[in-house]
Amino acid sequence: MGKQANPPVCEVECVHADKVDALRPVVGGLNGVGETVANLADDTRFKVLYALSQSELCVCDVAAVVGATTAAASYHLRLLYRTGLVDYRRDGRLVYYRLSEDRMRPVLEAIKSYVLTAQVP
Amino acid sequence: MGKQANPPVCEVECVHADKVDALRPVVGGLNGVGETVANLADDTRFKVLYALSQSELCVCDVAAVVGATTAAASYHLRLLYRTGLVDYRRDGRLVYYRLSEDRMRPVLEAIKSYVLTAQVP
DNA sequence: CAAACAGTCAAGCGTGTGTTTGAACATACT
DNA sequence: AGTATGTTCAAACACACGCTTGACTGTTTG
Repeated sequence: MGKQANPPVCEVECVHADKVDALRPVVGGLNGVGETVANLADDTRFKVLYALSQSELCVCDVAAVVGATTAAASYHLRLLYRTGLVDYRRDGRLVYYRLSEDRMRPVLEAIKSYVLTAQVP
Repeated sequence: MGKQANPPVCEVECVHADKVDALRPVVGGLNGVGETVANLADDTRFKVLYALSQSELCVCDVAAVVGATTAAASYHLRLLYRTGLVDYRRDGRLVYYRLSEDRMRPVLEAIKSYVLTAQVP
């Protein structure tokens, strides 16, 4: 029960305790944010999701829009479906996917705006 | 000059040519979005960046806020610096980091809002 | 000068990920 | 029934990532 040899982090809170104390609860509420953002952290998958935010599309269309094979498109669509971001319906041979979480739209738009804003020196 | 055996994707455009043609240029403008979003696609790194969007902090503070070792915090800070999202200044023994791209703020806020909005059934 | 401290660097590890390929499944057409 | 088409699945590969560990820089203090 003595003192530990090497506390892994800076003693409890480090240099500016006030700032740290103020930020810790806010930042602590962000648990899981990485997993959420990871759903968008791939060129193909972001494009797929953005396309679906504009229009309902079948797998074949998605593949054509983002420039991927249907297998690759299907892979990403399944991933997005499992995380609840898209939903689908079957119509004959075709499977139509659509964005299922409207809450995601502002995020997609914010990221799109950021990317399209060229940082010309 | 004959027909190719296996066109990798659905013939040119697939089922709904109108939708595909409308979306392709828009989606095409999103090249590189995955790389951009990947900078935020990790719990620790997003928290670091968000914390810095609220306040200038030294590495030690960052580590304390996000609950990581200083080595891990330093690793993420260096990554963010290399992509131009943060900048730093040295003051004695301490190194202070800050958000360098204000354009990123709306993105951070949109993602934070998304994560904090619980989807209670 | 030497010890203490904030931060960084480099190597190594465990792990996860996007794509391809080829086969399987489901539905529609003849 | 049999073939064609749209979609999905599973295995395999190549690659990248986040963290730890321990040594190293640079700055301050005794």
